[in-house]
Amino acid sequence: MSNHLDHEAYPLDPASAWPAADIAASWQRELPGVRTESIEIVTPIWRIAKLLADDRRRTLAALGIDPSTLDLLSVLRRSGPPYELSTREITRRTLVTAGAISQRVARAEQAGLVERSPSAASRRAVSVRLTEAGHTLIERTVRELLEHEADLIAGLTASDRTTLRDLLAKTEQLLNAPPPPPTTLP
Amino acid sequence: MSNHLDHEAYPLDPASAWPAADIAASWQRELPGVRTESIEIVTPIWRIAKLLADDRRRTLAALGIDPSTLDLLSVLRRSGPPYELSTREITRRTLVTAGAISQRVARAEQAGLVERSPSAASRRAVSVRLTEAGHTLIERTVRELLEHEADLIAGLTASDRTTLRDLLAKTEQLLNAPPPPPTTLP
DNA sequence: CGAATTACGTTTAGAGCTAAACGTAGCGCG
DNA sequence: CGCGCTACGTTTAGCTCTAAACGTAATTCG
Repeated sequence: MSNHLDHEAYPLDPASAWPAADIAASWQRELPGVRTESIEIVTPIWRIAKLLADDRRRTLAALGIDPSTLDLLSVLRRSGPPYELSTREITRRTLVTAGAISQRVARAEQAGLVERSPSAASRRAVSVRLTEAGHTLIERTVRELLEHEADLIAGLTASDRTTLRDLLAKTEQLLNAPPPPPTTLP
Repeated sequence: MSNHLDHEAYPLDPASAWPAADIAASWQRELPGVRTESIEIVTPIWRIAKLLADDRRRTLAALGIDPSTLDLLSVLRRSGPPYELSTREITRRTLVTAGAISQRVARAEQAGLVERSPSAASRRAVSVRLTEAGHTLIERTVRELLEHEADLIAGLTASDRTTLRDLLAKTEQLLNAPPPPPTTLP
């Protein structure tokens, strides 16, 4: 049934088999005295981000759209009528560079999901607007995606979710703040 | 000093200016009744992951090493003497594919930081070992990196950190578990 | 033993991103 | 006015990743 001898002593599972706590312990062993407290925050954040990204990619593949296109259409859709924003506006509301947005818009335009036109406000700005096809697609997928992701985290209790939400918000704010001077004050 | 008219009504800051709560509210407005509770978990996780990744890239650039190389050398270093693992072992302890590890090892070997040799145990396996240069480099950088990242999250209270650590561990476990059947039970 | 299966590592093609260079447009100020 | 600065969007080169194909080695089983 399976090739036992090719397996070693630890489980086959991916990184989950090495809890962040073990990594911190390893560094304590190898570099005694080093401050390892960040590991148990940073490592799970990255792992969870990857798990969520992978899951979303799979889910969206089944729905016929890729994550970067969804990201673009979503920003436009949830901005409300007339479902139109400038490239720069989109960049600001997204986690990628202006160049990446330019490419995303070009792809989505190719696929007939958005239209580009010179902005009314300023001649250097470009307005990106959802087409009918784009509107239909995002409508069909976002609802399903949100339901799916709500199920994903349904294993957390309501109180866990609230606490986690607040701590994540606090952490995000902290990291966005100007670099805190840890030892600059006398 | 600054070109006021080029600025619009909202702050210049990146995504942080659109709290996840606002995004959830937008979807509630646009798609009434949809379950948006995942947004305030998923969105900050991705933002924080990106903030941490960007910060790490900057920090490591100053130390003369890139994140993917650090990742490789770290796994080897914290495995303890003789600082040697098979490619497959490294893949298991990392978040990337075997192909990516193969490329990382090739790059690090080029730079003289690791050595590849046929494994003693099995002729198809390949053993990757830290060189002196690799050992020196990782020793010099990890300590500094961990101190820096500990400072980064120092704005959280000890109790916040503990709570966050536990909730992240729980969430990671949850997402790694086999897909929970939300509505399969009658 | 011999065939099929499984594991390991590498290679390749292709995707998507970033950083930087670029061209153009609008504005401020001497 | 006209110079310089800043903003906007696009393009390009280069990087690193993934997914898939591949070649080889070890193992299982008829």
